[in-house]
Amino acid sequence: MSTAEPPMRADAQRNRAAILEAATSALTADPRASMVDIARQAGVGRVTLYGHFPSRTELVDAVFAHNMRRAEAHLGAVDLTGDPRTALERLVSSSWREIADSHGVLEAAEQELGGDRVRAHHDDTLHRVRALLARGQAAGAFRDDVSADWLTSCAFAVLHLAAAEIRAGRLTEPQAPGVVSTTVLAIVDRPGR
Amino acid sequence: MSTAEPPMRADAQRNRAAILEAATSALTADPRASMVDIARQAGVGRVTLYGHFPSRTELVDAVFAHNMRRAEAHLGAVDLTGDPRTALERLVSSSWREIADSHGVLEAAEQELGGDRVRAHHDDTLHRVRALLARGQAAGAFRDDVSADWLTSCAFAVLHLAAAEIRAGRLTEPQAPGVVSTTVLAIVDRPGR
DNA sequence: ACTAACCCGAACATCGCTGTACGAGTTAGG
DNA sequence: CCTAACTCGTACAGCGATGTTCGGGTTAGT
Repeated sequence: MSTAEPPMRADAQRNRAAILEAATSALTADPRASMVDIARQAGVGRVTLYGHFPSRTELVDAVFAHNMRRAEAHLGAVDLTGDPRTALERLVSSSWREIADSHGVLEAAEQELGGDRVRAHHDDTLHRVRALLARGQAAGAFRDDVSADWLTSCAFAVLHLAAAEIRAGRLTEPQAPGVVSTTVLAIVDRPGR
Repeated sequence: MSTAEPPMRADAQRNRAAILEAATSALTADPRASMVDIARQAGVGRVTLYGHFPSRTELVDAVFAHNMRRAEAHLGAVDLTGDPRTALERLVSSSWREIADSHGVLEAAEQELGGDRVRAHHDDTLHRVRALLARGQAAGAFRDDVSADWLTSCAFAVLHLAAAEIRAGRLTEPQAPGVVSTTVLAIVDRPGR
């Protein structure tokens, strides 16, 4: 069943990587960046671009998947055991920046692939956070009068909000981590006492 | 300096209103709705549409402004005096639905007009909420280790998040108000005790 | 009843983007 | 060194959107 593909030539691999990289940066700057923009920024002909990715949709999909794998690898290294509160704090402080930067690619993916496909790629990362929050609920550290799913969504929303505020100049880079983790903890913390 | 415009004819006024209405609903359904879509939905010729609004940008601007005035009128009727917590609860419960519905128009406006212009239209509503939160901070009811601006942004973000979750089918209409107000209060509440 | 304001469909001119086709040049790798 | 893989620019076809123009038909208001 293996599709028996002959290995890509070295320059082709390099170009493919350059495209992925350039697309990431172009879409980050402007989620509606066109194929022309991306090709130019990758230092590659438009035709070559289409040679690697037959349509814009497939390009965006590949870029998004690529970035999610990278984030996944980074996030996977964070220790989530022990006290749920401090674990959550570790997670937030070591990932907020990366998630914030991914905003442009995420938006492009939502436009081009639709929310469901995005959700599918997001799944692993989402589950990791959700599991931590659910564990905190079970341990009595986090509030359980709302669902773990809702808490998860809120946490991500706060991260993205912080990113937007920084882009708009209403929040500075240095103060962001503090504000974000304060807010996230406020959301998940059990109220009584 | 008055531009001395002769009053519009009655049918022109009706059409203008119909366009504003149709555009609101079209953009709510799909923020990228085209002029053709909007004209059709308004039961009006494309040319007539351009007669009233010379460009898509001006249309979106007018629609957005129109909706903000409507929301403003509604929001302005809410009593924000007394205990800040219950005042905030009143505000949230009487406005969350309206704000949630405005999502499509808001997104269209952001695409077409840019964040700054959007901000300008938003200003009054934003300030009303911000004033309440600042008052709560001064009274010692709300946390003041983060800025009132940040709290304001968070509150709106939670409302929009809830709307998105409903659209995605991960939250039901009936449970939304409770979850939203719980979360907003959790964010603004003073932590100590 | 008359006139100016308004509406309408159809056609036209651009623009930007996507995707494909061709032909010739360059490079990796055995 | 030789071939297959890869790249490049250019050109073309198609789509969908935005605005504009024109000429004839309706309708409001005095």
